[in-house]
Amino acid sequence: MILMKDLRVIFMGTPDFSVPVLKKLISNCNVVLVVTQPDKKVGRKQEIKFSPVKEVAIENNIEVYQPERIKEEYQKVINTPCDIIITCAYGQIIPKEILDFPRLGCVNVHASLLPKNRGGAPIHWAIIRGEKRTGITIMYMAPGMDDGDIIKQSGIDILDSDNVGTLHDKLSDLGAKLLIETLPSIINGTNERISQDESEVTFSYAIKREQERLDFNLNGKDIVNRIRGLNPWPLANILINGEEMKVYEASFESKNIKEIGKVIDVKKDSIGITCADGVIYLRKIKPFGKRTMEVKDYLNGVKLEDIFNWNIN
RNA sequence: CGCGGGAUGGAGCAGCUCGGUAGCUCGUCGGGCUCAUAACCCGAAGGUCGUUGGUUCAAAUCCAGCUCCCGCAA
Repeated sequence: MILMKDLRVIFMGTPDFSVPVLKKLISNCNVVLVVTQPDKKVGRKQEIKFSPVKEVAIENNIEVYQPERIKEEYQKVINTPCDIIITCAYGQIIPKEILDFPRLGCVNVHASLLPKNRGGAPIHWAIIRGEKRTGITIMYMAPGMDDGDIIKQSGIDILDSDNVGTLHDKLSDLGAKLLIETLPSIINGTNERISQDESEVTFSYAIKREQERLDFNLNGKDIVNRIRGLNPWPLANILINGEEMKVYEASFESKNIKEIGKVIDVKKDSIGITCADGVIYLRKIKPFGKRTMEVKDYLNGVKLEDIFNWNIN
């Protein structure tokens, strides 16, 4: 058995969520290689942007590998001696050749209590679906989508005040902490290994563009959850007179309503739109071509009658 | 050169087409009313109109360049 600090780790991850996990690994183990998604051209100027994980790797002088398709370009990985591969939100399906490579296996940090919310957007969907609890799963990787055996789990409550941003940060830190706590048992082989209950499986695939448009035919509670579950990224939106408006925050009041998807109430700091079982009050928005602003501020610059004449979606 | 929106007191906007005293809704400060107020009334402060240059008697407004912010597409 080897000490944790001597453990040779290949880390595979990409976004901000993976960063705390990588940082913990760097300070506790010997990270020999970081695999992350290729640099992307981003924005209006086609600027090259490194993944957050790559930034951290560079700061720590760790070699970075960025294959376009890991499914075919896995040779580099299996030619790098290591004891274990840790993955966390890497962004590509990892081929069997890699899964079979490390002595201690491939271990994934997933942002849900599996078998719930398998897939790429578990935090978003946990909130959108109004789930009350979620967490982190440390698991062995298998060829399927997040269907490997569970090593360790840790749950947290989803608060009404949570959105994707706050929950993301909590889970990201929890994931890093739980992984480091679990690692010793994986090294010495005393960890648990529990197969997933297939009857309990739910999926949380990446958010599609059309799923960002708010549907006022839904119940108010679901609409508010949808807004929370898309904030701060990629953000819910509605179409106002043909122009897209992002919605950051809204609240709901149960009421009897006649017609759905109409502005029926404008208060000092909110705009009320009817939905299936009441009124959704928009509180923080980003009008087309403008900055993000409180509805209170938005109302200072528009005519009331124009709001009531909104043609929505 | 991918497409488009924007920059005007602390905030959100109008004014620009047809150059000629800087406007609206708020906020702030002071005063008043009120049992009280986030409500109402009166008053005040606060802007070289993103930047550089050009046209003009005169530019927020017209012309050219530049900077920054934002959405889409990637």
